[in-house]
Amino acid sequence: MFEVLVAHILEKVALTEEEQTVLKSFFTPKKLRKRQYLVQEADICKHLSFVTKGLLRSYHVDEKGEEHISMFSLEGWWASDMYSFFSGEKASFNIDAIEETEILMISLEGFEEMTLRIPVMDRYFRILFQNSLVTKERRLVSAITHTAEEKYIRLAECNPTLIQRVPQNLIASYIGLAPETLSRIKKNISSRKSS
Amino acid sequence: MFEVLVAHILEKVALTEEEQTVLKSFFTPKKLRKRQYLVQEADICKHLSFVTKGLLRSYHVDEKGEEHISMFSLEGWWASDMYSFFSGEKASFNIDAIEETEILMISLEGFEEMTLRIPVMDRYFRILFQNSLVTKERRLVSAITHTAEEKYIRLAECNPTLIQRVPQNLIASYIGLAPETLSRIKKNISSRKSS
DNA sequence: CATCCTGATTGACGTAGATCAAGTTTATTT
DNA sequence: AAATAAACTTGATCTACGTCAATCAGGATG
Repeated sequence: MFEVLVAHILEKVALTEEEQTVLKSFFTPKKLRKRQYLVQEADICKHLSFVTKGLLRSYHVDEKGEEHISMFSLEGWWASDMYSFFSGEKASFNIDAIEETEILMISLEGFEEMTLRIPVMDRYFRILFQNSLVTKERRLVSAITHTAEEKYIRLAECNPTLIQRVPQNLIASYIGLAPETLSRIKKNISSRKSS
Repeated sequence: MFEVLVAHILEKVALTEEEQTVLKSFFTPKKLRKRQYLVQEADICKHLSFVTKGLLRSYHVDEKGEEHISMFSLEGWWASDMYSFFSGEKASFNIDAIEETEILMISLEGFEEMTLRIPVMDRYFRILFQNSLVTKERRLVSAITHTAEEKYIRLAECNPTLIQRVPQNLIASYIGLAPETLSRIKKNISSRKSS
């Protein structure tokens, strides 16, 4: 489990053997079965979690009770309601497992102590957040400028794994479409291909 | 100029007097007049810029030639095509000045040297990016879940300064609406108020 | 003072995608 | 293997918002 985490961090910054050991000490492993919640809206999100295996979804429920998925976290990604985690306020997202999932969790106190004891971790997270920001920016542009079909095609190109592993209705929710619409879009695409 | 920058950083991390001096040495000031470009699509975005005065917009032009504003940068905010800046690839955003604007610019080499010489700057940017990520996440949720009217109302509540300083058609572009639609929405809102 | 130019408003009309509803297929659970 | 639930498809209809086009108001600019 821990190797996945360490390997992921080593891609961005260097850590001594000792730092690696210290780092690991801040994390606790946890297993989630399918459909199990990691964070529930209105709880406080006490942990930042690194996915070593499986797949999580973060989603928000609007006033009408509709779910809107804001992100998927595959192996090698982090998951958390960042606002809740860093501020200590109530979470506005739910996070649950789409597949059987294994994670490594760190608490806020742990996080803070970790960045003090291993300062390059600030750099690691600076780079991580910086990259996420670029990705999120792209999604925002896509959400506003592209048609439903374009959004789906882009996602399928950039993230083929997701399309394979995630049920179609969740993909629809992720790109902001009604499931029926996505179904029709896929039909169109494939009928166009075969002609 | 520099005081605005230093003050802004000191809100998040501590800097010694010496570090402050070193920090300043990495930045060069620049003035932009109204409508002047800071970054043009297809150029490489060579700088990360901190706005000390004025107002910038970052926008993306789609295949049909439509502009989509992705962010405004007021005093105290940063502006850049982050992807282009950090990767050295061509920019996909344009950035220009809505008002007369003064900025402080740092190059990528400067940025890298700065984080090595003043390691807490990694922490500063970690926190900055972390907060931006939360904000961007919120916008994404809003873009997908809210109606046109809700989007406008939220923006007006969270960011009244923007509404005052930015022409309405640019606000429309920012929330992903046709200018006509925003005009009608405002009319509805005010007619409802007066009834 | 006249003329641009940029931005805002209003109306008529079109369309992408949502919603509702029914039926079918595919997974889980027992 | 039966039972139940979740996921996907298809059709009919509705609506929020976009598009096009004309008009209007207020600053700049000559």
